Amino acid sequence: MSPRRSVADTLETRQRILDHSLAIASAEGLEGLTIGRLATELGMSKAGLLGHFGTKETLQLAVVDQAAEVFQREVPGRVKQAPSGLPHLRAVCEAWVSYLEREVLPGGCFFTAATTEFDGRSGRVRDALAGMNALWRRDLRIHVRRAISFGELPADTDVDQLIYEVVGIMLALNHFLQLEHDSTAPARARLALDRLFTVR
Amino acid sequence: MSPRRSVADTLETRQRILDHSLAIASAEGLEGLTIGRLATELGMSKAGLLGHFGTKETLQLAVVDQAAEVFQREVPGRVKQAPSGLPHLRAVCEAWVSYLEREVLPGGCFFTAATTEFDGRSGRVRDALAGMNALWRRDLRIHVRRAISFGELPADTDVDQLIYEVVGIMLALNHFLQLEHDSTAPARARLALDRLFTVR
DNA sequence: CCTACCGATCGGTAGG
DNA sequence: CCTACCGATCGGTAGG
Repeated sequence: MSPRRSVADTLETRQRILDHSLAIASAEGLEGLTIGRLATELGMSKAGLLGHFGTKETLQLAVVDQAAEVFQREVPGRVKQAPSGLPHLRAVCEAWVSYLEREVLPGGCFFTAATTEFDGRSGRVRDALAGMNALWRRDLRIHVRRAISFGELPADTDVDQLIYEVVGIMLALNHFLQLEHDSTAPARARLALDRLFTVR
Repeated sequence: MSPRRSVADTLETRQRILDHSLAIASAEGLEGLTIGRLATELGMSKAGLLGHFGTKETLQLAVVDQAAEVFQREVPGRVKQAPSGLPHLRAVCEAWVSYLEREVLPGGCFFTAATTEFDGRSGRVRDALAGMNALWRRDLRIHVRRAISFGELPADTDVDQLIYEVVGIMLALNHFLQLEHDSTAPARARLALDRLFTVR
């Protein structure tokens, strides 16, 4: 009956909704996430569920944030101890490959799926997704620039070109894992990254 | 009143439906393609429209075929005259980049969008999409093998690795064009392909 | 190809 | 958090 318990319960319910939403959205898309289905699978009413978010769009935005938190924890969060420069860049990419290889989320990378789903639309969800993508590219760019300034990558390295190619390798990894269930894909991703970081 | 005219009209109507379906599906996904919306935009009834296909799944399968025809015409169909081996491989990839650059379909590559949308599901649509992807990779593989046998690529070239990287470059091109409207992306794709086909 | 209709489900609200 | 409900839309069918 204490207010503290109620608040904790509310937050816990909200988290339960978000966790399940993220699982559904990763596998079937952010639009395939319907209030009715979500409520049934969580054993609650649509009204009770919507009370936490107001509208479906607000729920979708919260799911985007939740996905970002998971990615942050599983990829950059795992390599904080890696030495600055090229080792850190390599470690981040390896954590990214491992994240996709371990299939942390059903249906692979939530952001790949959601970005492809929303890139032709407009609105707050699309903008939030574009923002997250920009944020991680910015992170990558920082590591690349440090590697250059440490002399670990050539001084004339085209930073954005390198990032373009890293993104391609990750998109291909997701593609071959999800569509082809190709278990050799992680090794191909690692080989391609290695070529990118050493041959240059 | 002649039966010939009726058959021609029927086929023309069917083609009109498919063309518009492909445009919608490219921009908003194969599931976002709804019978009601399609009928309204084409100025016909849902029943009249469904009469051509029977079910939505059959329509979706026909749209996949239509997309394959467009791709076939716009990419491999444009480079039939290119000399066998590495020149042909390069020409196919250039036609592919150009196809995405010219935005032949609204919303970019239909197959990238549809594949990402359906890769977590099961059924005939998913299977058809996987089949098309496999078919084009097979085509690419043939050109790579020829280039190797002609001595235009190193004898120890890892064919599937090369194709993995080409797919990544194309997926990244679609990503940067659609999400970021990044007009430098085609040049990045060409540079990456060039490195792939010469440095090795 | 049409009108007229079906049950199911959508996102969301009123009121408690 | 619930029940009970709203109008709109979904894929699809009957009958012509």
